[in-house]
Amino acid sequence: MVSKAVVSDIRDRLKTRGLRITPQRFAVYGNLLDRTDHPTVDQILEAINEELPIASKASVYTALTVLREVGLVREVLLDEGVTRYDANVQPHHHFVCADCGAIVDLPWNLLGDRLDLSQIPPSLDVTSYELTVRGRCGGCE
Amino acid sequence: MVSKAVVSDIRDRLKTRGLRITPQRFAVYGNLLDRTDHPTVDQILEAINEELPIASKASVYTALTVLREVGLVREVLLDEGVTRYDANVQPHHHFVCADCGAIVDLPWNLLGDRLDLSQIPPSLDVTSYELTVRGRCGGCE
DNA sequence: TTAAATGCAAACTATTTGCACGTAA
DNA sequence: TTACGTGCAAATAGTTTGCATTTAA
Repeated sequence: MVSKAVVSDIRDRLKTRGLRITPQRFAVYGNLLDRTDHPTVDQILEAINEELPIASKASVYTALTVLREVGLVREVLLDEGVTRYDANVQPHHHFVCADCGAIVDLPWNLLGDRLDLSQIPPSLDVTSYELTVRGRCGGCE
Repeated sequence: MVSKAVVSDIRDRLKTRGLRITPQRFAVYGNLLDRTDHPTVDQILEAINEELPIASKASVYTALTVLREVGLVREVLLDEGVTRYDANVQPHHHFVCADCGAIVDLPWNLLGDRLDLSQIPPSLDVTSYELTVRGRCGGCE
């Protein structure tokens, strides 16, 4: 695992942001970089403890909190009462399968320049926006 | 209260969908129709019990569940770990204030049908989509 | 060496559920 | 009359927190 970004790359990203490189943080961030399925805390915990127990649930929570604070990770809240995490911090949209709950990243240019911001009340100061597309994924038809 | 939709109108909507008209259901749906701020369960509870206690929290939960099942109400999940409710079931987008958490409905034609679906993988069967716009609202600048 | 991070368990918050009682139709 | 709804309290699920112990730098 941890194939997408090299070990030293992950270490650099953490260090650059003033974070200590602990095995737990490394495992959490490495795992997130390695997958695109927007896992929950439990899924991350299961993945990184698969071979040998390395982190507690509380540590995964705090690692994710800190990673989010420094901008390496973002939360994805869709439906259900679970928070999902994503190491893709570039702007993008999401597709959510109504059946299995799978989440798929969609390209940012899906929207292009089609947004007509003039229709938003001027009293609202817009800083970002993103699309949530719902439907059924390939495996659920 | 319950000014937007007339009392008999609310009764009809509930009856049409096979729902018994209980004071609790009536109050919950009437309150939701009367506001556009996407309240939480606690806010609805507080509002309908303001003058005289009429419903328990559990009843508000079950009323909302049933109202959602028959399509009179929808859930709005943004951030924070709270579910908000909306009696506006027409397609529309949302603005969320990053400071105070206020939610404002945005018109559907902000985006309309101008989504470039060709960029979505054909294996994904799209049934709906909506935009979440973030920023700062008038009161929070 | 030491400030920062971990692990555990307890605390919290939001929501769901089981069941006896009440009530709309 | 009776199937459906309510209220309460207990149960769950997700997340946060306090604190003693460990550890990265």
